[in-house]
Amino acid sequence: MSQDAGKLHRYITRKADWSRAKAPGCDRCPLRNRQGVLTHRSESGEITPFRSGYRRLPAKARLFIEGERPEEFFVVVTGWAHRYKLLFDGTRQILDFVLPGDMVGLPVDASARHIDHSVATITGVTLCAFPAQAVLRRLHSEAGFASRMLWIKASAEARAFERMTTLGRYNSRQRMAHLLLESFYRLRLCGAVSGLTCEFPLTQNILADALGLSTVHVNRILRQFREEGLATVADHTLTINDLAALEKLCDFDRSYLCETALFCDPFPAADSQVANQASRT
Amino acid sequence: MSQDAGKLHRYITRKADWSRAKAPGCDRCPLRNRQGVLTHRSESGEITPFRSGYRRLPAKARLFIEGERPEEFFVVVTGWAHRYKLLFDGTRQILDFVLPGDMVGLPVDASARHIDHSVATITGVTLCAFPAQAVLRRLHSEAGFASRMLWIKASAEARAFERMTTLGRYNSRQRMAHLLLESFYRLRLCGAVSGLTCEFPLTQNILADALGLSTVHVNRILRQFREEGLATVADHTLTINDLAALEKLCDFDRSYLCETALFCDPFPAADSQVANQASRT
DNA sequence: CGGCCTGTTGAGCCGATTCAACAGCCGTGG
DNA sequence: CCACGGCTGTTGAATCGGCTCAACAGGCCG
Repeated sequence: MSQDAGKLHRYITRKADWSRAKAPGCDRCPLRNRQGVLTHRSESGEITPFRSGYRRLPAKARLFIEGERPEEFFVVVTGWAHRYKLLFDGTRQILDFVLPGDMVGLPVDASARHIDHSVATITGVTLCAFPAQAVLRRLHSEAGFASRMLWIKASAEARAFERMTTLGRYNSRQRMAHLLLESFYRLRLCGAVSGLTCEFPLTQNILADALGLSTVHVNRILRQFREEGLATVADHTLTINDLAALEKLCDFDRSYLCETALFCDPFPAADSQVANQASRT
Repeated sequence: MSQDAGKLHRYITRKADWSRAKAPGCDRCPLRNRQGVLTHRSESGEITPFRSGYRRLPAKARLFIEGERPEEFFVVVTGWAHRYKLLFDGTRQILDFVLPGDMVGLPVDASARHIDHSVATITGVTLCAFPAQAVLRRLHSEAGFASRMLWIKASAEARAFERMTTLGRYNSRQRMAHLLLESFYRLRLCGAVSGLTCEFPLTQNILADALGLSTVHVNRILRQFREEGLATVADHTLTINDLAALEKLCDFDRSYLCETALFCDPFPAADSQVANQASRT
């Protein structure tokens, strides 16, 4: 909606210049060896790359604004982004973090074709782009493609339910523990974790807006965690100091993260395996 | 998971007896004339009803428990249910309310085939049942079916994002206003609203668990709303007394509810219309 | 009849907020 | 080049929204 464009997106400080970058072949995609990846092979027999190329965005740049009708659909190849909503008083609620392998730009419904939340980068980001119309068309013509997207959505919904639960019923320490663990395990699926340490570009302000807390309180909780030897967030790095204690604190069960799905095209053979696995039952 | 079965589902007081009921033909389905309904026609040419029949459940009966692998997939025809998670300390977070036309029982992922949350009835419920395996199989063979399910999931995700936002950033009055309005507009799509009044079977305890509040506080807010002439919840009935004021209170924008989708089979002709509309771009 | 669920109201408390001040860092512009 | 403003992180003090505990009334069901 156009009125949303008037909303103050104070967190976006850079212009999106959408610089184009040369994309490697899908067989050399950095995401290819990622655990949990589901790949896509065209059922209609095309070999021509479906994608329209790579895009590069700087940190704190706009990807989509709530109500927009995206022209392109993206898979994040490197970097962090976040989905969020801005309220009328300017506060922000972060809905989800977008990590390598996640997709952005699928509309809420096929006819209106707008998205219901905004997306902006946190770090610099490399994207694999696909024409939105071709994606929509393929959704309605290829069952394997549509059902894979369905499972991706279902796993995103599971994450949303988990977050809703922590927002509604957990205290601030439990919420923080849950978010740190979720991020850590998701990054591990990306192969971006070494031991119990990983890159962690989230500021305390961002953490606060994801957890429904104030920045000041996030600061105090992180200090507590540091002093108690639970976890350390400093210098854009997260270190889990006591995994068992953190998991116990928030009753963490990572089974809801089992499925991470990636959309990548074309990959011969992978598709039929997935289909077989599903219908074998 | 089996350990979840041990969790105390204190809110379930009735045994599920799953009494079977005679189902009318889909052409006489009470949901048929509902606004926003998307219907399903088999692409493989079968005319035999896909569904396995009607089921009836009493109030406060279990539908699914977190971790279970459903044998059947349901569309609610009449009555209210709720999706929820139980925490280790026995508290409950309600994730969503299930109204006529909504579906339950789709697993989080195709291979594990378990669902990530529990579902229980609130009122007595009539369900239209489908064999789970047939649904999964059809998802992987019919693009129209899979993509329709995708849009249903996408609209459910939009509702989840909206709820996350209110849980994270709204105060108790705004959350209550938002939930009342969302329920009201969803019921209106079901045709279950007359004027500014509708059936509303949610107890204060249920409202509290949906909004992340205490029952005591819900009581006080409802009293405030009554005294201020905003809305009245009493005798299982919701009356919106001042729609504009309520919407202003929580900055309500119902555009995220535009899409309500129903799965019903077989309905000749309806399917191709949907497909055309989508690919017309 | 008694027990349980639902709704209701009061009193006191605590977790998290708001407001405020300050230090370090970085990019920008004079 | 340095000065400045803005962002990030940090800490203290005061406030308040919503919670817990507690008590009680009405209705329904066994």
